[in-house]
Amino acid sequence: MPKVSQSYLDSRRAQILDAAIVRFSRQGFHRTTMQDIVAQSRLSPGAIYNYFKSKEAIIGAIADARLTKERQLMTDAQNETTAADVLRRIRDAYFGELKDPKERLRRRVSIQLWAEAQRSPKILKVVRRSIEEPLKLLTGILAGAQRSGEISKEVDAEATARFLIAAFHGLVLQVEWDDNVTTKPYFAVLDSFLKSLTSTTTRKK
Amino acid sequence: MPKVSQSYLDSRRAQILDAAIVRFSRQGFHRTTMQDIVAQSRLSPGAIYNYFKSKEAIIGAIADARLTKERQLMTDAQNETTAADVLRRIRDAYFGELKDPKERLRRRVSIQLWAEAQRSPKILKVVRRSIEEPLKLLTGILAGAQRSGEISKEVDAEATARFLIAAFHGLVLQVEWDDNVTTKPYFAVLDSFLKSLTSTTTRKK
Amino acid sequence: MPKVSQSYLDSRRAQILDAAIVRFSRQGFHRTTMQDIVAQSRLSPGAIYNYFKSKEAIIGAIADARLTKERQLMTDAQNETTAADVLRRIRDAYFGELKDPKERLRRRVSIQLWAEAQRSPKILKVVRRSIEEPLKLLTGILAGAQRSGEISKEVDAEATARFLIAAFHGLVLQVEWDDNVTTKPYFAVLDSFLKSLTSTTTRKK
Amino acid sequence: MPKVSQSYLDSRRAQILDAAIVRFSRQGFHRTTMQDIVAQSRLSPGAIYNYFKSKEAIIGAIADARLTKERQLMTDAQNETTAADVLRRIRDAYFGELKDPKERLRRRVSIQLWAEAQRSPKILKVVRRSIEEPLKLLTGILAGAQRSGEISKEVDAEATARFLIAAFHGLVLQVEWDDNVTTKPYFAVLDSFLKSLTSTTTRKK
DNA sequence: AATGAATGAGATTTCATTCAT
DNA sequence: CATGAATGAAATCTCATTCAT
Repeated sequence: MPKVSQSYLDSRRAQILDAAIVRFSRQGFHRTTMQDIVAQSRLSPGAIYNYFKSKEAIIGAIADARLTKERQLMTDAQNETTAADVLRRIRDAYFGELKDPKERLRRRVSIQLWAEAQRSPKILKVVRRSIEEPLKLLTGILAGAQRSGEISKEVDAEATARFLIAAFHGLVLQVEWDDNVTTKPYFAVLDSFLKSLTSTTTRKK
Repeated sequence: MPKVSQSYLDSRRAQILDAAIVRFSRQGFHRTTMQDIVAQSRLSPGAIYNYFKSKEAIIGAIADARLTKERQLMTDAQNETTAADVLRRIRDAYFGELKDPKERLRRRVSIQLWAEAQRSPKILKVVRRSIEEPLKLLTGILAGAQRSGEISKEVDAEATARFLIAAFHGLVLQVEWDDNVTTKPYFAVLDSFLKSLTSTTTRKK
Repeated sequence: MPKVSQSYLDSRRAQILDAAIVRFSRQGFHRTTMQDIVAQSRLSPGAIYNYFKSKEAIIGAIADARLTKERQLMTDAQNETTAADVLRRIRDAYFGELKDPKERLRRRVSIQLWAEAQRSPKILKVVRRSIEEPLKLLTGILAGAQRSGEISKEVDAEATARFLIAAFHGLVLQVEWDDNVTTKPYFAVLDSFLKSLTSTTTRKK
Repeated sequence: MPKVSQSYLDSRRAQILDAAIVRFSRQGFHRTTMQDIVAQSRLSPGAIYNYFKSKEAIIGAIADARLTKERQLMTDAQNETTAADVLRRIRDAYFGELKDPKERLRRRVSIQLWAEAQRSPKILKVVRRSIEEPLKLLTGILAGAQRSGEISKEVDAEATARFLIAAFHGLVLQVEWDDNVTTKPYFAVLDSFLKSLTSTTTRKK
């Protein structure tokens, strides 16, 4: 095949990444062989290596794609007006997708990435960004809400943001481990936590 | 065939597990070769296979040890009298250790286990228990506190317990990714969340 | 299907061979990939396969070109009148070029060909000819010189011819391995060897 | 198999190198696969990699062994008293072996090494030494012979040594390419060349 | 004639595990 | 019980070559 369009190349690339996500989510990075990805993508080994220089690079590309997607999510959320709306929007964006099958696959791969970050500086960097950027955004939102009086000035904005993100990451694990876990009740707890941040409730004295 | 004491056997076993944890935490399960464990433990391949029938079995034993340890922690915590004390005790047990170097290694391995659970039913079982048991305990404590009036009846005990555990798991990740993350502020947020559960504050109306 | 001039085709062919020589001399035949030749020649894989049916064929064509060139050299030398002049002419033709950068590349490729001859009958044939033809020529010259009394009758013309060629091939290696090797002193030794062939000096008794 | 003797290890190592030489001499370095060496040595891939960390390392070890052997040859030759005897001894050592089948294999591999030196600095270093050391020795012998009056003071000792080595390397090629080439006549030419170096014959005036 | 993405056999190397000593 | 050399299946990646455009 001669010179082809960029969109053709892009779709091939996506084809490989999709295949890799399917297998990675099932078998993990290291139990997934390149042959598995070859079979899943219905391409040849050589074709795959035209797009990614190594298996590691495929993992890296998946990590990058996650980060890009989450960034978009964050950017979208910022269009909301009140802090409460922004928070709700982010919450829905993340939580809402937890049941989407394709998203489930990606979440599974994310957990793999958390593990992989321990031995790959490249992945660690991406994983770090994927927390630092939302953290900064959330902290900013909370700080803004404090300035506008929506939530108590006594709240530690950054620690609270960390807490929210942690609660989300932890939920990802629970959903992963137990199909019966539903988000609704969890959701309510989160809401009441957020409500507790309002000016009167959290005042220390 | 020499006959040696049980304590000798136990110490050899521990020696292997310690070596494995060191390497697993550094390189991950799959990048750690049996030779790495051999070198780290200063034993021979044959010796290791006398104690564990496979690499998988070593990983399993580490997972089991984690579970056992956390069970002990839970049991200990239950000796406290008030729900608040129990919660504080659990919180301290978990959080307090996050800075201990040896515990850090184990936490890193735990993250690996989360990933590994995706492809190993055996590990999945252990990982599930490691959440179900604390979940049951915490739920029980919260429910008890509701009965005694310590916290609001409107609180969903199980969802709240899940939330607490999720927040902890998420913190493990954050500490892992960023050395500068300290537990104290996080700790305060958790405290205020717990406080918000008391009868007056969370009452819906 | 476009029809182009023969000179266009020839120049493309030469472009490929030049590119191949550059890479082969640097990386050896087997470490040079067709992609390397593609990159060096600024053509495409398909284009190259229009001119040569395989990588092996490119190597073969290079070997052929060497042989053709050396034949020309030999033919040219034969125009000289005395045996001494013919020898001097051959000597200069070979030695003189040892410092020419492009010729250096070709010499390097020649050494590769010596190795390649061991496993390729095709190359072996070319390499053999590249020694048999000069050998025959030199032997003839020496025999002629014996008949004309220029050199001693006791000299074994063929063995001496072999010796001269061997000394040349060996010098190619030395120049290749050590940039500081100069031809002048070597040259003098060769001269005195040739002089020793004259009637009086080599007479056995 | 547990701890074994050093001689056992040495013989395994030799077994691998012997197998490699057989295949390398037949197929060349790059057409010889590790599987070929595995089959020839009747060992397993893993076993071979216990002794050599890569195919490259096997090639390197063969080069090293050649160098060591030639050093020994040189050292042995130096025990002779007169320069003529030393030269004769070296000549016989090298030439005499050209017909030995095992030595033939090694010579073939040497030619491969000449080619390989072009892309492997490691091999280049060994190949360089394999010429520098004999060169130094021969130059010394010739210089000594000049001091003792055995050969003419006008001779350029180093250039002559180079010439002798070149003539030998070139002969290796010729023997390789043509089974009918015998050393005896070549030998005689060499002798007469050496004789021509004696005081009277080469004196310029 | 040229392009260059795709092919897929095959190469090197790894590594969990075994078992003779 | 310990040793450590050996095993060999399997993994990643390469690269000469093809062929649709």
